[in-house]
Amino acid sequence: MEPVNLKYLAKELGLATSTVSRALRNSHEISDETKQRVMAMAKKLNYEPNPYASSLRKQKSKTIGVIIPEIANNFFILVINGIEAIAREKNYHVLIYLTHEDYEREKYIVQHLQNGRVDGILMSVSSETVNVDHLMDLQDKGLPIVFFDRVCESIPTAKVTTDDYNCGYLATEHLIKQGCKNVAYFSFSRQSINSKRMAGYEDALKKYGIPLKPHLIVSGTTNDTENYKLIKKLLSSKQRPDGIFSAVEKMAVSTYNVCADIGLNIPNDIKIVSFSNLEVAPLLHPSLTTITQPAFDIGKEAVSILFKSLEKKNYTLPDETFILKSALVVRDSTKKSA
Amino acid sequence: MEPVNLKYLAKELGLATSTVSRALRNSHEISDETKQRVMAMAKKLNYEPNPYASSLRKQKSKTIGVIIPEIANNFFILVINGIEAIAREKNYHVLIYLTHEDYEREKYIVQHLQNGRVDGILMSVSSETVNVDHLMDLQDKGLPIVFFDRVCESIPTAKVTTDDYNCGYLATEHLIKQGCKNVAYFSFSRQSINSKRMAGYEDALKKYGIPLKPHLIVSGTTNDTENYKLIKKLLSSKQRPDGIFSAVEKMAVSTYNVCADIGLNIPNDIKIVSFSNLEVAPLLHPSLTTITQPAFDIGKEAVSILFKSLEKKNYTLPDETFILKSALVVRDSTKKSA
DNA sequence: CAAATTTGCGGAATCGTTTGCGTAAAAAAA
DNA sequence: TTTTTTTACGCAAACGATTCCGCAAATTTG
Repeated sequence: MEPVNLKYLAKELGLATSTVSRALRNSHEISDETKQRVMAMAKKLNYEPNPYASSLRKQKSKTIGVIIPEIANNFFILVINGIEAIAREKNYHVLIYLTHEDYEREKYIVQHLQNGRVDGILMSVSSETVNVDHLMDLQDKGLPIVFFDRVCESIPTAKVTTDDYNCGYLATEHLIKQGCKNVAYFSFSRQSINSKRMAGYEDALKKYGIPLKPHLIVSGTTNDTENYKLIKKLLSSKQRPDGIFSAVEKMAVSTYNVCADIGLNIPNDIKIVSFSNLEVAPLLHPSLTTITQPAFDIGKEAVSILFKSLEKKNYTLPDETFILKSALVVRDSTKKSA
Repeated sequence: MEPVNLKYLAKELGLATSTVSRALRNSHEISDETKQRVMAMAKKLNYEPNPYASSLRKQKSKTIGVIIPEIANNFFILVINGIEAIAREKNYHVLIYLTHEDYEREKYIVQHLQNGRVDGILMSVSSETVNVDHLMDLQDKGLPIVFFDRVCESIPTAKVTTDDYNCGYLATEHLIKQGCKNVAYFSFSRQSINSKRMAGYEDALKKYGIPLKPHLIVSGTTNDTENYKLIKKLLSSKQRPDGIFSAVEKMAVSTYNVCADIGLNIPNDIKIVSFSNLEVAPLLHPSLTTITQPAFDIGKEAVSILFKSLEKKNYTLPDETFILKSALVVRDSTKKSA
């Protein structure tokens, strides 16, 4: 079976491939009559241009790469939805890569994206990432990249985040105002990524004259079972906190499980507020007080910024951080004890 | 800045591009010594082969396309995770396309994937899809496709589903045994996709001598607000059901919201069981009885079947349905009233 | 030692599209 | 009417990697 490509179309029409190509791209150099003929034939033969030939020739892939730590996470899902909404409008394709919070995997992916497969990258770095040489390489190759949420301060490019410091402060303050004396901080890593949330936490404690207790700072992993154990150990101890500020949704869910299992009542025995985009947060038992990020908008914003770089030539992304506001949504998990 | 491609490598090494190409692919035609030299230089210059040139020449993209209705859905997320796990092992790339349950969008996507961009497709059809001509076209072009969950019976290819009929029966029977007399059925469309779940529902009713009441069959959409209104209307009416079997997670969540708002107690006033992969189902108030699909395994199974077709030549996918078992997990939302 | 084979590599075509350049014919300007 | 410009199209060279041939030199075989 003969493939339907430009050459074949041209032969059928008695034209040169260049003419057919131009006709399909609606070039002004081609007469309307010829355009009509070409379009008709293309439709009749169900012609679809080969994207790889086109990409090779034009040195453009019309594809953006999205690199995220994990996909089983409502925040990232909503971000992807935002990205997809814009990408679809612009007729761009979206390649998704998961690092699984693994630095080596991240390096591998980034390394193999420096070959023109994508025109630009949207990325939230893994919690393990400290060395950023692999990201520097991207910059050097001129591949535009926009970070979101988990950004890399040291790379001079556009970043989209929320007001993490402020939210960390507010969340902690909220717990204190609800009567907590021992507020714990849960997150993945102590790296730069969440450092702002933690800074807000620390400053709120300081403001209210509460000493920071290192044993109340818990760093989890991607492994739910391990997190469960870590949290269980803390909440079973004598020095257990009476309030938890979780910078990651996963840890809050694990905390709910632990509390159910060891018989701690939320919010009477312990209160909790978490960064989360869980849709069913209001339906949990008890409903979860959250810091909710505008995830969909973060995705749209990040990809829109990236498109500026893709559409204008000789435009380099500004080394600037765009901040969208998150919201503290108070629910029952931080209700004052009776 | 000169691009690092085969030609450049060849020039640096004083070899022909063909030799360099072969050396990098570890061809037996090249001496070990030359291979070493080439590899070393490639590493030194950080050479990355251009995927589009390679794809064009080899007529292979090492990419699979995943077409799903939506991504904000725990089931599809887990499926994607399963797909990614295998794709990563095989060094394949994953392009994700969302139909948003829109038939026209689905047609558009499928149409534009017939050009070699992907080597194979994994797909769960939109709830709107009735005409399957666009999928037939794929078959004709020889592009392998594997359906999962929402399958297209009429297309002769491999399909991966769960035991939908059986689960529909079990869920309905469970509600009846818990004391329900008026069991409603919630889903998206009445199309083939969920027809098996509904068939199980109908047969269970019949078995227990309960007449089927059309007003208890509710077809929702992707619009949560509309679903909320639909459900609210039903649950506020005189003829409201005392049990709900929801074939889609979204509708169950909306039902929880409705019940909270109009003051219906689950499970005393109304019981509910839903197809769902919600991780926090046990933490809801009350905890939700679910039919949980082995989503991750469905993804792995579907992509594994697809790979058989990608790796063996002249192998056409069997017109066969692979069935994985779902599990009914009983929780409080269907607890017998006191 | 001559003939046959293997080894190791280079030349050039190829995948399908795009695009710079060239050029007849038609149209406009002189 | 002649000259200039515009219109509409064809030719061929890219883009970068792969692979079919071809061919010396090295090796093995008879």
